[in-house]
Amino acid sequence: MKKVTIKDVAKVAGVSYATVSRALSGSPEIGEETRQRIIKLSKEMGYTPNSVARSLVVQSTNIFGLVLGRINNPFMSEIAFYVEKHARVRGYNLMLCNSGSDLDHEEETYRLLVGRQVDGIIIIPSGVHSYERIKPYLDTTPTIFVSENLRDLRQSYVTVDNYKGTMMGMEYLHSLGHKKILYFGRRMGSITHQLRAQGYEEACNKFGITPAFVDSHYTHSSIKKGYLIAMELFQSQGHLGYTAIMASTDTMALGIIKAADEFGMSIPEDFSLIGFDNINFSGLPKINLTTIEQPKNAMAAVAVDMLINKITDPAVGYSHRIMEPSLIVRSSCAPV
Amino acid sequence: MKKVTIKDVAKVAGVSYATVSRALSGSPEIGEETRQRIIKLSKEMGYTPNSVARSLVVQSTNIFGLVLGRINNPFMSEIAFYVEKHARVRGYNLMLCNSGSDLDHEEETYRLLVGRQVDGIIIIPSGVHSYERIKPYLDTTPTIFVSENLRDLRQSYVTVDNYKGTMMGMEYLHSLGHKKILYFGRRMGSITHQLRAQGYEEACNKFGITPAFVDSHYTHSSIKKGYLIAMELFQSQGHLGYTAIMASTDTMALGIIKAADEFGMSIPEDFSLIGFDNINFSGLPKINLTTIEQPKNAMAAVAVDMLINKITDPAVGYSHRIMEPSLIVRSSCAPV
DNA sequence: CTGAAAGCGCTAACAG
DNA sequence: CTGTTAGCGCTTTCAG
Repeated sequence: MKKVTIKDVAKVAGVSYATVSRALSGSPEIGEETRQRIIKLSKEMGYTPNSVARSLVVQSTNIFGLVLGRINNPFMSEIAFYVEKHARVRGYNLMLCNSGSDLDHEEETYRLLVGRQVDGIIIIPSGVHSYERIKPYLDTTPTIFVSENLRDLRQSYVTVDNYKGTMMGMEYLHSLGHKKILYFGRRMGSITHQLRAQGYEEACNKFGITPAFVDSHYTHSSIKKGYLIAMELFQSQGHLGYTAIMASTDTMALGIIKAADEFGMSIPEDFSLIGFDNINFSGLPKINLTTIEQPKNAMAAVAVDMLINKITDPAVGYSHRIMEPSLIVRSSCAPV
Repeated sequence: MKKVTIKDVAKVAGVSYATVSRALSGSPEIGEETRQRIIKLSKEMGYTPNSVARSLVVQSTNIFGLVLGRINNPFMSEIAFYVEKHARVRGYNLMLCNSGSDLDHEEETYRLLVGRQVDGIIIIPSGVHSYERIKPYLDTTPTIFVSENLRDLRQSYVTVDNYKGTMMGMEYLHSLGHKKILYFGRRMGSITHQLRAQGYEEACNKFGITPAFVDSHYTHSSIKKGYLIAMELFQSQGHLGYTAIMASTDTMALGIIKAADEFGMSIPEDFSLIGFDNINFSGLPKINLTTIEQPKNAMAAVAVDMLINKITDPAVGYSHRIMEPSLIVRSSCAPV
């Protein structure tokens, strides 16, 4: 597994290895003929630049760290896909780390990434407390938070208007005549999730609806968690005292659908359901989940942009970008 | 963004920086008191080891490259999740690259990774031709192929027994009395897919069924592609002349479900459907896709194992590991 | 047990 | 236009 280095090609080219470096890096201070000769030669010799050596001297790796809960969560994997896409065209590669939505794990992972000298980090934090844990390293590596709303924290983040999102959902439900609406899967450890709950609550006030919550004590969403919580809910009541459910995420909603199915309840006949995120699978037939869309591609683009700005100009300050959600009407909601 | 180096802590500790290195790396040849003092100090000073510098001297990065089609494809994101998990406990981080199932892109990506000096690469190749493209770099970086069956190629790979998989599906369909079964989404550029088609064909011979194929000219599977092809199929015929469809992947099957839905056909009433992969969403209620499971976690574990073996002992040779598929019976199939 | 020094592969002044 | 040289931050002989 011996690799050919710049010195090797310098030797056979009969030039100093600085010359080879110049030829390959496209430096202007070199003769065209020598350049061509060296480029050709290095190709023949199978030379591949060693970017770790390069990184050491230029003090930049052109790598972004991406830390998120779990890459197999559809929301996260879509964000990851777009982040990779945008990062790549800007010349950056991605180091992927799953935090498992666990604070210790997340912190360790983060530290690892700064040790690896990544030029910047994009993180979908597991919750509010992520910030406190990561704080010590924050001035060592430019970081952009995605999805979690950090309120007025002096850190750059991009998120969707979660409050408005659930508000939109509620308006839609209200327009359909619903008066008994349950918020499903409220999570305390995340401001994003609190905002979703608040949007719901505010809408309740506005429409004279009594707010009702089913909380999730898990640190992340998944079909399974949603299913578990929904089963408990359905079992405890015997019947559902609501005409509609607003779920905190699409995956949770998928879990609800599964539980409802087992209980022989149909959607939207027995109750209307609305999700949040608009993951790919929500658009499946039979599922057809009405939901609030987060502009994932745009969010990823913004995050990459912000990060690169921060890297090129560390004095750029911070910015908060709250993107516009939109209602995707499918067929999981019906008039009462 | 100034980072504290080993020299900085050496200076304030009043020792040579070699000593600091020893203290931190857990070398035995150092006094316990000095070690503790230095560890404490380096913590206080907020020292983080620079792993790119370390990599340069130890000639190893502890990074694996992971190249796959698209991380937002559920099959791939699950593999990625497990690969990350297993790699991490072994001390490796992951560099994630989407190839977009495009050969040029894939090759470029691959070269990039070897330039980054990753210790090894795990690749879900976009097809048979991936090998030829990657070949030149193969003896430079240990590589494991995942999912694609490379037959008797002298390269390590782990895949599922695709032939047996579709065979199992066919046996099941046959036991249900089906005699007119269509294979949907055959792809020529991939041996894995050819094997699936062969398993189907062989089963047809065995059961006296006339094989029929609908080919996919796309380089990858997705709900959308499946939907497009299915729409074309349904439209052209007016009616489906088969009692069952065997889809090449679950995402393709999902596309079929969508198209069927639009055409007012129900599954399994109008035709039975069986997928391949067993992605998460196939288990959703309403979807309930009967499918062939690939043991994704185990495959990832094996891939990581193989790779580490190859890294620690380059003379280890190569190995082919063909995992056992299993039939997951849900409710998309019914007796004729 | 600890320090000095070489060097990993490359870039970037600085000379010429 | 090209060569020489000094590091980037760290590990690892080799002395002491």
